[in-house]
Amino acid sequence: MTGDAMAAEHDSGEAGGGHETVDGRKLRGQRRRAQIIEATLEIVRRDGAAGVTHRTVAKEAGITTSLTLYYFATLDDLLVAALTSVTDDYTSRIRQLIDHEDDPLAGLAELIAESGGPGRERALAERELSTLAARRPALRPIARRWRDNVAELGRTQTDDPDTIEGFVALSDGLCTAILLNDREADPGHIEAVLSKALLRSSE
Amino acid sequence: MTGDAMAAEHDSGEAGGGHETVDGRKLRGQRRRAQIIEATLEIVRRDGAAGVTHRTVAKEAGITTSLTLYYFATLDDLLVAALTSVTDDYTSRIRQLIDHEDDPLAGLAELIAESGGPGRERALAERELSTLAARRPALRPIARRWRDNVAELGRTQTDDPDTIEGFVALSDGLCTAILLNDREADPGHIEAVLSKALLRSSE
DNA sequence: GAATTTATTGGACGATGGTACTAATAGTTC
DNA sequence: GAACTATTAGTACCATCGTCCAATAAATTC
Repeated sequence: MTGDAMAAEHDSGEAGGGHETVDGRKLRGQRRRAQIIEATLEIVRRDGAAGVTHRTVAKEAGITTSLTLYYFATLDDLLVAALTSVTDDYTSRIRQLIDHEDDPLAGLAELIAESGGPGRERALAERELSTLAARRPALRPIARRWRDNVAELGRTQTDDPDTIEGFVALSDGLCTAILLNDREADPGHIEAVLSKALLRSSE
Repeated sequence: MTGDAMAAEHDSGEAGGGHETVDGRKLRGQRRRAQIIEATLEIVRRDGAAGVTHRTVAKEAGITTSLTLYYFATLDDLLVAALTSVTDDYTSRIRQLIDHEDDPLAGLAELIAESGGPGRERALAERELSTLAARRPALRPIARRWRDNVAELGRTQTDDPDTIEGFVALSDGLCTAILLNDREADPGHIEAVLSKALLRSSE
């Protein structure tokens, strides 16, 4: 078990092995952090946030329990880090849609539709973590980042604030709807509903 | 502590004491169930679903732990019952809007806006329980009932299926947005956003 | 290559959890 | 009031959890 972890730790080539000792050390630490966060997310995906304990995370990562504690003093820190990570991930994808895509709306629709298929567990994890955020004011800004980015994506289509607000809420709500449905979601249909919501701005 | 529970158990007048012995017994059981569910919800409201244990529920209800186990063999049963109860509650309020209100849309907007104020904890509890449902297919129909009723409310305003779908998702998303915001929600504004979403049907 | 810092380990402690078990207490039926 | 069932109460068992601690290994510095 630990063998796998060590292998994973060492196989990704370390760029340069010269005199950047300090950076090298820091990097290792950062990698461990990332590894632990990833293990945490895997558990959230599989069993939900309730399944996250120091022990389960450690087991998932193939390290000892004390080590997770070494990097994240409390379980809370770990969950916060995980929420932040997953949010960063998602927002960067949306950011990419805004900056590098001809039709960001279609891209968003696809992203949303994924919640019904391959991205289901990830979407569940996000929802769970954002629910966590709803209870802790300190976390809300992080959770809101997703919404802010969706809003910015919406702003490429219209300027009306109310429409934008509705657009974000709609995107979020569609995601929830998909999670509560058993069938897969049709990206085309999602896009249709989304763009319909934007039509109002042209009135 | 148990004294309070006993008092609460006995003070609500028991209608008829004649020969309906069996019914009387059943009724008491039902009342206990309801009491335990209510205690559960109180904990979900206050501390989140993670805070629900046989012991905390029993303490909240002022009864012994074994009793909660007597009525709900497993914690899961308890959470399921709580989810069902809270959903029934909410749907019945929406039902009332549809059947007895001149302006159901305004009523819904008010209901949604409550999530930012006095109904915040209740809304949090609902979200938490519905998140639970997303992970258990068996629970999804229960969680979907709210959506079905909102859809029916929407159907009093338009017939377009896509618009209805968007309307439900929007209602849900607005609720989430309010939960992630720190400020209170303005019912009038919510209603405006909602009715804007319905405008499309008249195109 | 010794000293120092950082990373990692294994194990322990006290607290809490789910659940089972048993005895007592109503309440009902005959 | 005896026999029986439904209900309540107390408690005990075992697993797990968060967290701590002392010791070790590895890396880094001088």
